[in-house]
Amino acid sequence: MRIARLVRADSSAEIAPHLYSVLTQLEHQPRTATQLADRDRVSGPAMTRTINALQRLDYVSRSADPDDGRHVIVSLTPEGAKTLRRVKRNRDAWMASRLEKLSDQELTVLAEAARILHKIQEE
Amino acid sequence: MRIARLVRADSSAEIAPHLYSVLTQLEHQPRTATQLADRDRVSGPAMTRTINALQRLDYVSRSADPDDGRHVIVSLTPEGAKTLRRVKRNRDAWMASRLEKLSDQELTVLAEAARILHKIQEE
DNA sequence: TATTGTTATACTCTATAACTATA
DNA sequence: TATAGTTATAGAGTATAACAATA
Repeated sequence: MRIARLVRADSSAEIAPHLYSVLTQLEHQPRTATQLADRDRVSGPAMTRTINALQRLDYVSRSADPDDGRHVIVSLTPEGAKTLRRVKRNRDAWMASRLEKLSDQELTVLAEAARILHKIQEE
Repeated sequence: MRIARLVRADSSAEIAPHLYSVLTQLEHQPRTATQLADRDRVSGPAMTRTINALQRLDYVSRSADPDDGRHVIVSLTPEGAKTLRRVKRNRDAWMASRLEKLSDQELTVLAEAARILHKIQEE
């Protein structure tokens, strides 16, 4: 948890956590406002505000769903995708600069631990 | 980071993160308002509000510093100490219920990983 | 009628600036 | 003068309730 806090503090300088969270949700496909709200465990109005903020930054765009007029489809813009890649790169760089000081054996332990934690998390 | 998020979401039901953070700072000794603000990287006024909230809950108390009249010394009350122990126990319980399903070898890997991450964090 | 999304309203957190008291 | 803490004010996040549009 301490490591998570350090990485978050480091990358929060660029974009607020709740904005970043939505960008990562949109990385591979567009989603509706309700899908985004549910996955972030946030209310509908809160997600409306967050989407507004991201739209003002030109990181996401809204479009209509041809199959269901009630839906608002939120997609990443090229600018949003670029920002997402940059923030991810910063997080990776933080970790990479520390990992390069470790031995191969220590790296193996961390990789194995990540696998175990992944298993724990899925239960 | 996913694990940290899960544990935090779980225990945030009981007490807000910024309140919990101050309680943990006071676990072993009292601190001044500025010390608390600096360690949480938060402004003075924000910390004043947080201390007010904790005081209303009877989790901390303010007292004067005999050596320096400008200081306000913040200490954990018995009620605050009790709450801190309970929240910690909940966090531990969340993790313990998952760890007990792991093999001895997997537990050893996690312990070793914790040691490595601790080393990374101190740099 | 139920669902999706937005607007209205209120609460809580945050910060900076201004103030009081003490060193 | 500088430091510790509080109060004043404003900005940004959250939630619930009420509403419009669509299914």
